[in-house]
Amino acid sequence: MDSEVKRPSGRHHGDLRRALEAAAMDVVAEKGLAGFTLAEVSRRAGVSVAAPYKHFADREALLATLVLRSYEEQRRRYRAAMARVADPVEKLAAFASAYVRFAVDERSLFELTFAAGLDKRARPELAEAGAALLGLLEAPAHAICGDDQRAHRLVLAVAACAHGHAVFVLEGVLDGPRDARRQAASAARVLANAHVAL
Amino acid sequence: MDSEVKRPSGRHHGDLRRALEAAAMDVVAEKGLAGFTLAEVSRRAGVSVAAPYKHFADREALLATLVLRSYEEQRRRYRAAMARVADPVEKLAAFASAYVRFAVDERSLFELTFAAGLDKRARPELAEAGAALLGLLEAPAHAICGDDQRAHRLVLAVAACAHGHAVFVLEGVLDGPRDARRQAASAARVLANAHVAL
DNA sequence: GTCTATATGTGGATAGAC
DNA sequence: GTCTATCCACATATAGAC
Repeated sequence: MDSEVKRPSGRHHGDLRRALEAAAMDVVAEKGLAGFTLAEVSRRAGVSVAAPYKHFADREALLATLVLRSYEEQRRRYRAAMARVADPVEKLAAFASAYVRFAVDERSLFELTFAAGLDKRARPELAEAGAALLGLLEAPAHAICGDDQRAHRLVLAVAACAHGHAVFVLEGVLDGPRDARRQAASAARVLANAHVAL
Repeated sequence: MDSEVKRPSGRHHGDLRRALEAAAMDVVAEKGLAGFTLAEVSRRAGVSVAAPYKHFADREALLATLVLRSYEEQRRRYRAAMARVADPVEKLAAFASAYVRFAVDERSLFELTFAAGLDKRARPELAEAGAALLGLLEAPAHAICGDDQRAHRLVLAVAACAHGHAVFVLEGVLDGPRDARRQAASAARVLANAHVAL
């Protein structure tokens, strides 16, 4: 609590690593991916530009943990949204709706996931976190389809469709966030009900 | 033809503007949006860094014309793909397939459209070009739906779904480009056939 | 662990010569 | 219309002091 008062020599308190992550999140949220620089993050955290290098190998390393945080947060939200309904088809629809909502509410965090340009083969933890998102859809899809391969196709179709709707809202192609969520959910239901044709 | 030989004083021939656009396309194709700088483009075109400013107000102005070119090229391709089939539902499916194909074949040009971060309200010609793409889908959608509002919802759903599939291939979530195209087309057919539920 | 200072690189943009 | 020269801002990253 009083860690801000005393400055032994260096200026920071116990957990600069976390403070940097938080500052980085703020920067990305405010200025987007392009505005994310270690220099800016350092300024926000109130430390010198050299300090981060004791906690992260380089700019990319910090960026990668941000992406991971975004995946975790998304998973948490989609999981919660899906838990509110019982029917498998409605779970998929709830996912689609929540997906669009996240994109709108946490735009930069959402874009980070796709635009960060990190090599996922070189960072298996990211690939895994991404796969975990789709994993949420497997159970309902399987309940709908029965067949494994068909279920997987349904998962991908629903997720892709949700993603498209999310991007279109952000681009201004789709009008209101509210309508966009409804339409994404409708599309998910349609795909689920016609899974045989996928 | 011999314009490269004589150098009156300045180094370039008749149409530096076009040469800059072409060079910029190459840069974006090779190094993506992040690699697009006026300095690099100038190097490619073989002129000094000051030269482009006689033809484009600034970096953004050149970028905007690239985005416009991307839209035009996309429109050309989708139009051609749709023209090859007669059935309205199949036209939508052909669009979805061509959309994914473009994303894969011309990745940087595709990403440019969405990631350039240009304000479309400030650049109406871009908004118009984007709308023209969706415009390709209006006629088939109307043939399927009859009702205007429903047709528009179908257009958006098909386009969003195609976009999602395109992004997922680029991300490596969907496996092969070939399967991805097929699945995008299938999803489009499903949405079209169930337009009543959208 | 954090700082200060610095090396190095890069890009955007303009002024003025030709 | 193009060049050369230059300014300015800014970022990444490291070395060495404390």
